[in-house]
Amino acid sequence: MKIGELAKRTGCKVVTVRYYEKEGLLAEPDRTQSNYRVYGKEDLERLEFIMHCRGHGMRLDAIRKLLAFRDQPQRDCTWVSDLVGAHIKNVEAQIASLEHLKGHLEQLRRRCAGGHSGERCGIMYSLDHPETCCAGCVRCGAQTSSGQ
Amino acid sequence: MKIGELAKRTGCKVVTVRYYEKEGLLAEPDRTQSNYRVYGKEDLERLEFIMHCRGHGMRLDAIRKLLAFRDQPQRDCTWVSDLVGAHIKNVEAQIASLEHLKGHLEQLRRRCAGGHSGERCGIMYSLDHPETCCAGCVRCGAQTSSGQ
DNA sequence: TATAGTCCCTATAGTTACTATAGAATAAAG
DNA sequence: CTTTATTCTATAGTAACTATAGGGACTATA
Repeated sequence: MKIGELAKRTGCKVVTVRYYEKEGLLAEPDRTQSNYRVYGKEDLERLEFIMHCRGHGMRLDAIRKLLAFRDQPQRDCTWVSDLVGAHIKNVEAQIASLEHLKGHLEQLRRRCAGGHSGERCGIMYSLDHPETCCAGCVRCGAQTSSGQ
Repeated sequence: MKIGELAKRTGCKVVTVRYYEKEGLLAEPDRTQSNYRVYGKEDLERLEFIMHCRGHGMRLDAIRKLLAFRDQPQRDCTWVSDLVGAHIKNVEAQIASLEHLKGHLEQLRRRCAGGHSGERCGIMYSLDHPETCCAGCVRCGAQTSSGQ
């Protein structure tokens, strides 16, 4: 199959397939006479594996390691479990950070629903005076920043 | 004050201050004879405003607009409230996505605690066979990807 | 057979919000 | 006076793509 079909079947974009090839996640495939990439079942499954990992929010360098392990699976798999565990911790930290952030944002929104000039906008006032907002927050003392 | 003190007082890095200047969030300050940047109270407050917004996970282009509004606050502030509201929605979506992801990752981790070869690793098997994992998930049918 | 539309190719630059590096000048401390 | 810290500019790197430019190849229709 050609790159367009591979892409459609995996839900990956064509440009992304080529990007993964450049990054060494996919091998360089055979080409037709007219220099078109040609893929087989193996490639399809490998890309599905990659997409599945990406769907789990894994980074390309982690996926690279998993692919290497997939190619040489006789080794001990303990690190795989560790990798997933570390990733879960990471995700949990992100969630906690975003929850915290959400609390602040809701507090902020409550300060003004719009409808008047900037001088009287409670949101603008609050943004301009962190002490009325974040300074009173224990968590913010240590680390305010988060998501995005 | 010079850039180092400004940075220390706001919790911003020196390089980031210069970056914000290049991005037009901070005005180009006066310079000493030896070409060092010199900042005043206004600059400090402006950078605090920026840091506070960043602490709320806002993007620089949103902060740019807020700063423009801060400089011309006679306009109607309704869009400020809208911006915060949209941002909250955004954060909520991120949280939902990460929660979902976390569920999958925990399911995945349960499939193997390590200690054997890759051929028998339940995690590797699951990653290789999305139908044993994500295909059965309603949410994943529409959109698996998320976080990071 | 001409042409219009779709697919494919390469190479390069842009995205976000910084971070890191190199090389040089100035200032502060001992 | 020397060492160390701070500042300066300019450029490149980060993650994972996305967009653009400019061109070749295949298919269907007129």
